[in-house]
Amino acid sequence: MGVIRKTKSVETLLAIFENNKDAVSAVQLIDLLKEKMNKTTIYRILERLQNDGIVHSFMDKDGLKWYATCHGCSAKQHIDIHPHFQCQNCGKVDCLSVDIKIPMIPNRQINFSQVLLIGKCESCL
Amino acid sequence: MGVIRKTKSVETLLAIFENNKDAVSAVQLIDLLKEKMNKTTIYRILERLQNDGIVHSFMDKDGLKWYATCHGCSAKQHIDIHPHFQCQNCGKVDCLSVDIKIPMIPNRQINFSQVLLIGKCESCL
DNA sequence: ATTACTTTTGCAACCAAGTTGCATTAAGTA
DNA sequence: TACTTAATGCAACTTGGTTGCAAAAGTAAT
Repeated sequence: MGVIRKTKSVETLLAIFENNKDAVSAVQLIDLLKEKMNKTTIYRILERLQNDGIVHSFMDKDGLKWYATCHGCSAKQHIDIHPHFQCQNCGKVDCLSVDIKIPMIPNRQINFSQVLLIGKCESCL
Repeated sequence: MGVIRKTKSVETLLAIFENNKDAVSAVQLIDLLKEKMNKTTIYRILERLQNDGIVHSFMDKDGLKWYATCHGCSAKQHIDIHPHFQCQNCGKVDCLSVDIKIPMIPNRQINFSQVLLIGKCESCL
């Protein structure tokens, strides 16, 4: 497990997550930062941030990867599990701070869950 | 909206879904049927079956597309919404017949949801 | 059956997201 | 300053899925 060095690229990405309550997709980041860093670098930094409990990732309705800031997570474990919402009109995704009850499933061990609610956001209604 | 013709390829796919309670991924189908039909054909038939309410599709934890038989759906609407379970060890996915309560979210219109529970299946425990 | 019409299929080429290998560069440390 | 190791850029690659188009196969009427 490599140590995370505070490189310019890492700072740049951290700044984006700090100023952003919504989730951000890898594709958006690659486009946003295409002048500043390579897409490989972006993917690799995101992976490190995730391993360190700083961000979490999830898949959207189209199978694209999104990232958002974690709250209360660490390298040891991700405890900040919550549903995400995606607007089927504009594609925007955000984290929802509601609690979803995951039922017990017989004969299976549930470790975590991905809940994606799909609909229309406020500005697309 | 084209009529679905009962071609050999369609029959083959329908037979697979009939004999299969679990979900099947597009990749699995392509591999399974690689001697019998083209992958383009598989994707197109799956799309038609979905439009007709015969199967439903969803994304797994890695962003791959999975399909499973619908119950009580039609071309008009998909009412068979339920969570799915994926084993993080063997990758198998199945449909769960439990009801998950989706909370009201202020200022948003929720149209449907994708719930994926991730853990270990019976044979991988 | 034959014809005419429309859907379906195969193929090849393509696209986009994400990954890998490797040489180079930049952090952290003594 | 020099050393060690992590981080980066680049190009090439992998993979899941899509598109355009000509050829083949369903379907229904004659």
